Amino acid sequence: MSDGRTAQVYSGESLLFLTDEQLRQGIEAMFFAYRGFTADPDRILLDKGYGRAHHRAVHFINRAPGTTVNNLLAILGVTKQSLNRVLRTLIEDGLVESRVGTLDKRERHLFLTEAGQELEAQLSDAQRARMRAAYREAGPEAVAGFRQVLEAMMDADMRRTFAKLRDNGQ
Amino acid sequence: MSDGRTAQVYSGESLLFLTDEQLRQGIEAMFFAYRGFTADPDRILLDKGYGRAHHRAVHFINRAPGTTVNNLLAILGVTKQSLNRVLRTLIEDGLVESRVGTLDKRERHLFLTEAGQELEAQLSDAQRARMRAAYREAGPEAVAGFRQVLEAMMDADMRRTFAKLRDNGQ
DNA sequence: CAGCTTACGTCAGCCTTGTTGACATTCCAA
DNA sequence: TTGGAATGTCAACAAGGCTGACGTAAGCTG
Repeated sequence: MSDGRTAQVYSGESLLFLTDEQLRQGIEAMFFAYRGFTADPDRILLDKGYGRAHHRAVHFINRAPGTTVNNLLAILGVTKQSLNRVLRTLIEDGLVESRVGTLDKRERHLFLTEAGQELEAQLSDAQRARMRAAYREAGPEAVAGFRQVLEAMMDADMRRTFAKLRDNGQ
Repeated sequence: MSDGRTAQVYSGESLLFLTDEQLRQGIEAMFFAYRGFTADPDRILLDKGYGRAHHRAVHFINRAPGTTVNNLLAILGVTKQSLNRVLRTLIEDGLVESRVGTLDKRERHLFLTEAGQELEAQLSDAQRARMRAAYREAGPEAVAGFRQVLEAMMDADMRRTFAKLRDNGQ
């Protein structure tokens, strides 16, 4: 595959020639953009003694309040031991509340406390601010394309998870 | 900022209303897409006993053969100790060659050996295949937008680095 | 009811990859 | 010749992944 330097792709009305060089630029763009994407929350987390793993947990608990540990596990794609370590500190620090399920008492339902919601808002605001600036700079058509390519880059099961969260939110 | 649920943004010809919900969907799309983005190389690296850090080093050495350690440091944004550990194993394993500089003998210039180029090609092929599929699915206009938003998401210094690599390549 | 499965937590240990700090070497340049 | 820059290396540590094993409580099923 690395022998063929270009791939011809028909899409919509126009022919798209994708050279390895163009694809590599896309790859590098993802790499650098992801750094920017995480930079602002990372700074905030650092002086609170948390890491990216805490951010992810807080984000998705906020996104789907009352979610179970198992569900969160599936979304984050890590082991329960990994998640538990993070979750334990968040609960100890009073940012997350874990309630035993009423229907199924084996399950723990996770909620952000007020303090947890505050942290989430702080992280979220920073990340959204960068996102908003990027969206503004690139323009509405670019944003639509951005979303399309990202979704097409996901594995099938991630796409389902993403869609579920999206439809859940609105 | 988290009180205001929408931000009005004028861009080009049309008004773009960016709700927090829309921005959050973009954030989650980045999260899930990045997982997909790294999944294929990660699998290949795993059974060779390497990690993502090795991939990054190999990628950028291939991209700019003869680059110095300091230059690579700037691109990757890690400490020299971190990079050195990775570089050492790659050199020991005969994937990377480190040549003392002729002009400035303090500098080490890094090159991929044949074996290094083979690994790079393998990783690159996998990552490009996913990229190509995503580009094809989303279409050419989407790709342009994708690239624009990603670039707008980078920090200023990353944008310079990215542009330099891009212009270097072509 | 007995027994299997599920959900969750936890302990122990390992790996990668990031960090800081300290120090040696080499070598260019003022 | 001396200071500073580029590089490498040692040590120690932390976050956050992982596996494996085990325990408990609860639900399900024959």
